[in-house]
Amino acid sequence: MAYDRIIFHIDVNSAYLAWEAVYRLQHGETIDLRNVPSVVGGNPETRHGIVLAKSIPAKKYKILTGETIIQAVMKCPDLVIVPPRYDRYIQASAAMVKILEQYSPKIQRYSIDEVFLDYTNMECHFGDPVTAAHRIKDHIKDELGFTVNIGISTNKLLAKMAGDFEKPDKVHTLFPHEIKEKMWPLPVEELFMCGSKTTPKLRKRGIYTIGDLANTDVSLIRYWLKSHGVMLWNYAHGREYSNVSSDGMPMKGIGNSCTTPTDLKDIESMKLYILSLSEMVAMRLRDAQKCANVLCVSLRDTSFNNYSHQKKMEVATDSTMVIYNTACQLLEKMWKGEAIRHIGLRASELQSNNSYQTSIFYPKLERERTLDKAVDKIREKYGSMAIMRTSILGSGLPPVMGGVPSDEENQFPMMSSIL
DNA sequence: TCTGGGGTCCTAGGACCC
DNA sequence: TCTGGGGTCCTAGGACCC
Repeated sequence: MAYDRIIFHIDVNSAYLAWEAVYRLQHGETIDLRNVPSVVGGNPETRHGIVLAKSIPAKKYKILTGETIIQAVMKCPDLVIVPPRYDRYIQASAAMVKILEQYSPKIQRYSIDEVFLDYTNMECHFGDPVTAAHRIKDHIKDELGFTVNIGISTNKLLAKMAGDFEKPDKVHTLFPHEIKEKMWPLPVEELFMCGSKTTPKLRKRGIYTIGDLANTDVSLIRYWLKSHGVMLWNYAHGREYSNVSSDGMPMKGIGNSCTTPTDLKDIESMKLYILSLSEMVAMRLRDAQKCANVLCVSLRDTSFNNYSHQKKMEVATDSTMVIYNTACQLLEKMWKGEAIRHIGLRASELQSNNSYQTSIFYPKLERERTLDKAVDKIREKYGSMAIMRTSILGSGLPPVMGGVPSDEENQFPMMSSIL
């Protein structure tokens, strides 16, 4: 059958766990984490204790991604727990992308462990789609040591749904003529974008499978679930038309957040976290050559209520101190006195920083800008701990908080076969 | 019992203007 | 004095993804 587009979805099986296993095998470890009950997860003592990825043997104990380490250990007392090392996963992901680029010029990174590849008009090079997918899958396995699932169809939605069929190390198709047979019998919550809030709303109305959804009058769905429902209904019919876009989505916002090891009960300790987060967010903005117009502070209290306050600033900024001061104002306005377990800072409505015209009117800002640049250079050269504000010094907090791997995490040599 | 971090997009209400 | 809509911007919160 001839289709106008052929799309692959490549998905690493148990990504963090597989990458951790491969790294450890290459560095002299004898047991393969993938062959024992194991998880990649955080430390419960610092309240980061959730399962991020699990091995197939761990899955047999009914351990779930996202549940707490404590729950997981109760299900399997011999569970092996390893902490996440994001710097390694970024390298492994990049190595996989490099291989995929040999099979098509049109690829799109969807996440650290998922990639879309447009195989349209590539049959003359690598054969029919199923043959090519097997070749790609085995290429990755032979060269990098981990397995992937590849889903094949005519659009990204169906390719992604196909990739979620039987795992690991499998190739599946979900072409339009296969929707009724392969997709409609699945529970509706397995449809992409049908999450934990929408599923009970559909079930309440007698919609249990993707087929049930597809065969419900779309005007009813629209009435119940608005535009999100209409999108889901279209997905249930396999309709989705976005392109595999190599240049990706433009960055819309930059944010960092932190669950604190102990509850924060006073505004001064919250401001210390805000300072550390401001350093990170502002540094990332400057690195991306962006300025932000909107700043948003978010809090989570000990009952897991989340709330946020945001502010559109008069002038777009990438200055650490402007961001810090604005965030403090937001914090003071919103905090109602309850204990806080999580605090976040996000910058959005980004614009290019190349028209930075405020210096004439704000000479102080220009000095801040020079200082920010100097600090960035020192941190780039000597690491994030090399320079810190006196208020952070002695607080026990890292001077820059968020997704950057710490120097300690970077002390290991690189994965040779992956570079 | 304990519950991460980084994102995108949508909705709804209020303010303000014409 | 009392009454419209429509459009845009801003803010808060929620839903979903990996």
